[in-house]
Amino acid sequence: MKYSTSKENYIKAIYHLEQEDPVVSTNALARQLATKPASVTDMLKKLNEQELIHYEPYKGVKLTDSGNKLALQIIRKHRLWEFFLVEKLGFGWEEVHEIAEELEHISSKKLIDRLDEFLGKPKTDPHGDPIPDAAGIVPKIEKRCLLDLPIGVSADLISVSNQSADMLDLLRHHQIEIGTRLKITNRFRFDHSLQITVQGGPPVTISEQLAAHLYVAWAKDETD
Amino acid sequence: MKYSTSKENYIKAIYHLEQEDPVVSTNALARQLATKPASVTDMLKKLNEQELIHYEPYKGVKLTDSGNKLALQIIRKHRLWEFFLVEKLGFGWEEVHEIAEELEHISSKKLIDRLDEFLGKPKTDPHGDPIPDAAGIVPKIEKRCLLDLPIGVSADLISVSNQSADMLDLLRHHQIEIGTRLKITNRFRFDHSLQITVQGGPPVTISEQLAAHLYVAWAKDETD
DNA sequence: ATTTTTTTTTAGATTCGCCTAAAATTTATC
DNA sequence: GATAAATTTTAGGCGAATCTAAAAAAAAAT
Ligand SMILES: [Mn+2]
Ligand SMILES: [Mn+2]
Ligand SMILES: [Mn+2]
Ligand SMILES: [Mn+2]
Repeated sequence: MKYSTSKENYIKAIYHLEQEDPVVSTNALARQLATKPASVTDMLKKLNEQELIHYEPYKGVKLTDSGNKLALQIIRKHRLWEFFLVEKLGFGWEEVHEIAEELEHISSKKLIDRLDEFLGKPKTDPHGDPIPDAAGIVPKIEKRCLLDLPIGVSADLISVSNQSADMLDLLRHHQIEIGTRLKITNRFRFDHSLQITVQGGPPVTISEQLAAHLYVAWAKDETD
Repeated sequence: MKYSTSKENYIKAIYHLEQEDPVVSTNALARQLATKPASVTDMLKKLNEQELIHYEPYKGVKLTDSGNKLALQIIRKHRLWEFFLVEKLGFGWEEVHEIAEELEHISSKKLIDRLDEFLGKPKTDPHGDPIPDAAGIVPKIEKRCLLDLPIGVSADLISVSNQSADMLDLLRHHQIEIGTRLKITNRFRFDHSLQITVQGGPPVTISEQLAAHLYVAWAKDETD
């Protein structure tokens, strides 16, 4: 059960795309992996051979159970390494994705379980995404998009669904990070922008695009 | 300046073989890398193109300055990761080589410098081998083979030149590890075996083969 | 100085992951 | 329902890294 870096990247990409749409298209994969559709088709045939995916020409692709298991192992490694890089080595959360993209392919199972232990078995990575455990179980994290937060209700930032340097730069400008308490004080119909308070500070305005990538947790009956 | 894992493994192997013999043969490389001489010749041509080595057909191979620099960077990564695995994750020193063989190819320079910092800038890896610094300077470690230690002189084990599980198993059986104090109490002409004391304990006998792989440090004038 | 042996290189193939260009199929539009 | 557009697959090829078998060169032995 040892797969190439390339195959592992395909499996992980299919896993992520399945979250949006349960059947993944060749083009979507090509876009995600920055490769060409023809190359994707080639690879899908091989992954199908190895029973990591269900694939029929023109019909799109789905992970098999073993494909899913593999995807979760890779994601576990990715997120644990990201946590290590931020918590132990002091990297910024926008720098770690690229490095973890390499580290996630280190094969030793023992390594990753020891690392997990060393890090104190964290539940989420620096971007707030859940870390699957050794058995591949993903901790369920209750979160809703900031866009859906009612006015006047306080909530904590749990995760961000975009990790580009530009996006994280903007967050840093607003002094928002994972764990920061947010409250919507006003909504503007025209552009759907939001006025919010950050950590109880003065109100600031953020765009709908930004808010769409912020996920928060709040108790439903909690008023403040 | 980004090279494939395979090329990096060749460069590192050439570096190590150069320590024995300044001009490295195709066969020696094939043996070291567990590959075929024909494959080595192919690769030597490419490394020569990229000016990592000096290579002329039938004349053997040597690293260029940039090849040497690259080798030291890879060795630095390898040994820092080994240190991390033993000191932070609690691996045994016989388990780490294989994992480090993968980790040494992770490309981020910033990662390795942060790791170095995090580990407290160690001077040697778990096998006692020196760790090159960020500039590629290898700390000089004074050591001599245990075979050359005079009878009755105490010395500390500094490094081992063989890291096979079998060898480390034997060392563990004798309760010898890096830092252990050894003293030769007798030499036997017949098979060149040695009688030694370990950490001042009762005398035990070790073979010439084992002793040849043990390197110790002792002050020349130190009698005990 | 030949001959034999060993080492090294060349020739030709294979697998992997990728590409472009063209063909096939599906989906959308009139 | 025919036609146009988009998606997907096939065909053919390429570079990297490997291999086996054969040829060439160097080293060792007689
Ligand atoms: Mn990756
Ligand atoms: Mn992440
Ligand atoms: Mn390696
Ligand atoms: Mn080592």
